[in-house]
Amino acid sequence: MKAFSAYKNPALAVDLVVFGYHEKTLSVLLLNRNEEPFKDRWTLPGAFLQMEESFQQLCSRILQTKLGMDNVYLEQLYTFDAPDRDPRGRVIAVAHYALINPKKFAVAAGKMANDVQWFPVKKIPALGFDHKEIFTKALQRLQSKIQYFPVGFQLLDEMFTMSELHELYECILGVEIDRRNFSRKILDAEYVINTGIKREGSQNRRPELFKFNKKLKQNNFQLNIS
Amino acid sequence: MKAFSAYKNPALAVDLVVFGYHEKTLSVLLLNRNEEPFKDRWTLPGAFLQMEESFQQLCSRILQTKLGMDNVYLEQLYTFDAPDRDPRGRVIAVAHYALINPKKFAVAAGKMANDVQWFPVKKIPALGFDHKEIFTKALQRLQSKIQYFPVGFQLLDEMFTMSELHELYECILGVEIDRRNFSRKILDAEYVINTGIKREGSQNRRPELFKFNKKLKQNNFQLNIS
DNA sequence: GCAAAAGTGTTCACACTACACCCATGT
DNA sequence: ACATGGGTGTAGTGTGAACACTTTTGC
Repeated sequence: MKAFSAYKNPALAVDLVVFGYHEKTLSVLLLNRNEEPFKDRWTLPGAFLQMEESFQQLCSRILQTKLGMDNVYLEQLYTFDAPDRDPRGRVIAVAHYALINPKKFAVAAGKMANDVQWFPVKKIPALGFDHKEIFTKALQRLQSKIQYFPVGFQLLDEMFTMSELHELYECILGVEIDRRNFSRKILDAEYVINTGIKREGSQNRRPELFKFNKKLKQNNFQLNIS
Repeated sequence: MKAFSAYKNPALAVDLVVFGYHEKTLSVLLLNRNEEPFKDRWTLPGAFLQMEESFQQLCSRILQTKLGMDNVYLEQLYTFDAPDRDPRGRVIAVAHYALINPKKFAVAAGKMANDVQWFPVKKIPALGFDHKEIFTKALQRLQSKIQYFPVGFQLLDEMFTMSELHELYECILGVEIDRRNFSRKILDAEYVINTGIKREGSQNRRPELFKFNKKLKQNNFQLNIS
C-alpha cells in the first residue's frame, strides 16, 4: 500500500464567501491582501487545508482566526479547479459560503482594521484570483436556495418582525414582493413561530416578533420568483 | 514565493457516478476492485488528479480508459472530505456525475468484463469507501435537477417518442406522472422539437419522434413532484 | 372488430395575485 | 386628526390536476 502523500498533489484550499445582513443591505466580507500575489487587492478569506483537517474544521479556523466568528451557518458551494487560478501553482479551492449576523460579532470589530471590510453585494470591487466567479456563484446559490429552503434566518436576530424578514427576502432576491402574500406564505409553511411578544420603541403600531421554527417537519415553502 | 507542492497535501481524486438508461431502468456503472482496500467490492470509477489536469480532463480520462466512453454530460456534484474515507490515507474526492446512453457505447462492451457492470439504482450492492453516500447524493441531485432543467435527454437516443421521455421521468423520479399533462408541460416549455418523422415498426399507432431543443431560450419548465 | 398505444380536449378546483380595509401608535 | 407602518381579509384569475374521447395500427 503506497503512501499518497509521497506523491506531489495539488494544494487544497477553502475560500469563504461570508454573507452578512445589516441595515437592509446584504454584504460580503473581504480581506485586503498584504502579500503577493494580488497584494493590496481585495479577496475572499481562505486558507490551506491541513492533512488531518475536515472542511468544517478549516472553515471554523478561518472564521475564528481571521474574523473572530464562530458557530455560523455553512454550506459547501463548489470546487474550483482551473489550473491557472493561482499564479503560485496548482491550488484547488473548495468554496463554501457562510451566513452570519454581523451584530453578533461586533466584538471582533477591533480586529476589523482596514484589511477586513464588509462590502455590499451591489458594490463589490475587483477581486484577486477567481474570487469574483466564486462570489457570483455563492450569491446565485443563496438566491435560489432561499426560495425553497429556510436559509436566511441566520442573517437575522433570534427574534425578528415579519417586515424584517420580508425586507431580507426582497434584498437578497432584488425584487419587490407583496408584503401580505409573503406573510401568508411564510406563515402557511410554518417557517416561523409567533412569540407573542411585541417589539417596543417603534413609532407606530408594535409589530409581533417571530422566531425561526426549528422543528419544521416538511418544507412546503416555494416562492416562485421570475 | 513558496512552492506549494513541496508541502504535504491530501491526495485529490475524482469519483464518477455514471448513469445510464436502458430498457426502462436507470442504472449506474460500478467497478469491481481487484486490489486492496475493498478488494472484490463494487465501487464507483475514479482516479487521482494529476498536477496539471482539470477535473474535466480527469473525468474524460476515467471515462475513456476505464469505460471506453467519451463526450458525455458531466456535472460536478460535491466534494467529500471525511478524513477517514480512504483507509490508505487522506484522500479528498470531488464527485461528479455523468449521463450517458448505454447504447452508444455498446462497442466498448468488450471491455465490460465481470469487473465493470451496470446496476439498476434500485439494486445497488454494498459499496466500498463512502461510495454509497456519493451515489445517493448523485441520485438526489439528478432527481431534483430534472424537475426544472433539461437534463435527461442525454440518456435517450437523438430522437425519441414522448412516451419514452415520459417513462424516463417516471423512472428517475419513481412516481407516476399523468401522460397527457406531462406531454403538455414538455411541449409548452419548448423542451423538444417535433421532427415530423414517425417511428415505424410499432404494433400500434406510429408515435411522433422528437428531438431535444438545443436553442432553448429561457427555461419555463417546472414539474412540481410531491 | 378488437386491443393497445398515441394524440387531443375539457372541466374543475385550488393556489396565487392583486388588491382594500382596519388597527395601533406618536406627533 | 393625521401619518405611518402593521395585521387581516377577499375577489378574481389562471394554472395544473384529473379525467374522456378519438385516432391509428396489427391481428
